[in-house]
Amino acid sequence: MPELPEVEEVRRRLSRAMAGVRIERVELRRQDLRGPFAADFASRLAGQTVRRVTRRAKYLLAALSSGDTLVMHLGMSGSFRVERGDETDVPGVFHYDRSRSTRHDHVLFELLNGTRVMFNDPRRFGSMVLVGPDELSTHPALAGLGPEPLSRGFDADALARALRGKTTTLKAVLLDQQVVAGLGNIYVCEALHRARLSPKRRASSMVAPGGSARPQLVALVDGIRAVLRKALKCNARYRGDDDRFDVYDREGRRCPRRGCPGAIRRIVQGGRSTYYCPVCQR
DNA sequence: CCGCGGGCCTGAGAGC
DNA sequence: TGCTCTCAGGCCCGCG
Repeated sequence: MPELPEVEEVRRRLSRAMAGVRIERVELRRQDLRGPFAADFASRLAGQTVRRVTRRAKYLLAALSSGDTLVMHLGMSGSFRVERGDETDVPGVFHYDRSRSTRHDHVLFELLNGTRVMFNDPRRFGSMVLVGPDELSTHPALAGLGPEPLSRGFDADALARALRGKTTTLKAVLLDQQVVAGLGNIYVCEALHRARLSPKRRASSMVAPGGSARPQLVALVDGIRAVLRKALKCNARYRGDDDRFDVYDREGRRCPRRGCPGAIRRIVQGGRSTYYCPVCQR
């Protein structure tokens, strides 16, 4: 499920559960997610206090008292479950809700305050790696990531520099995490619809011959920001509500833009579904 | 260097 | 009911 807004929501929950708390022990119930765990993964985490939980692109970063950072990715189907154990008659001993499916529970964090945090990931596209202080900035997963779309560093000029000379489509460049970090298939579709730009359009066509941003690039930046902000708000309020998208997974429905007579179409680009309105997106 | 297709996994849903 | 097929919100690799 996770693109930037959903990962950010997970970050908040994780932070509430883990920030300032010591990890008592870590249990690997499987030895592999996207790759195998390092042999000392669990032992290096035990006894560390989580300083803070931040996000970069779709990665979650837990900074630890040791100076290490736990870098986590949810892949397509990863999620965390936070269980606060109810204290039993015996002080310090807790029991937990066992009613949920635990089939794909892979990593368990037991915190000193009795809270358990479980990483569950059916498809196992997720990943977890412990990174030392010196390697963090050069770590392949994080090095080369583009600007955060909601930060100052992301504007029409920055985007113009990234798109200049690119022969691919707008859809493809916006999915490229080096161009802008955190968008996925859904929010790229949504942002392009909002900016009234065709996903099939050539990326370089957004840049004027001199290299400056065309006005539509400003609209694209605004569109990206708007759909992300809206999603961040929705996640916090409803969460799990369907119907929150204008075009994604709405093939055949009417274009929601006021006065637009178009219908949403689905095409395949780079092996993935794109949804857009061929009438108002050019 | 770049863009594309395939692979990694499992589960849900559609259609027969 | 049960089989088969397609598709899924991410990322990495190898090929041309």
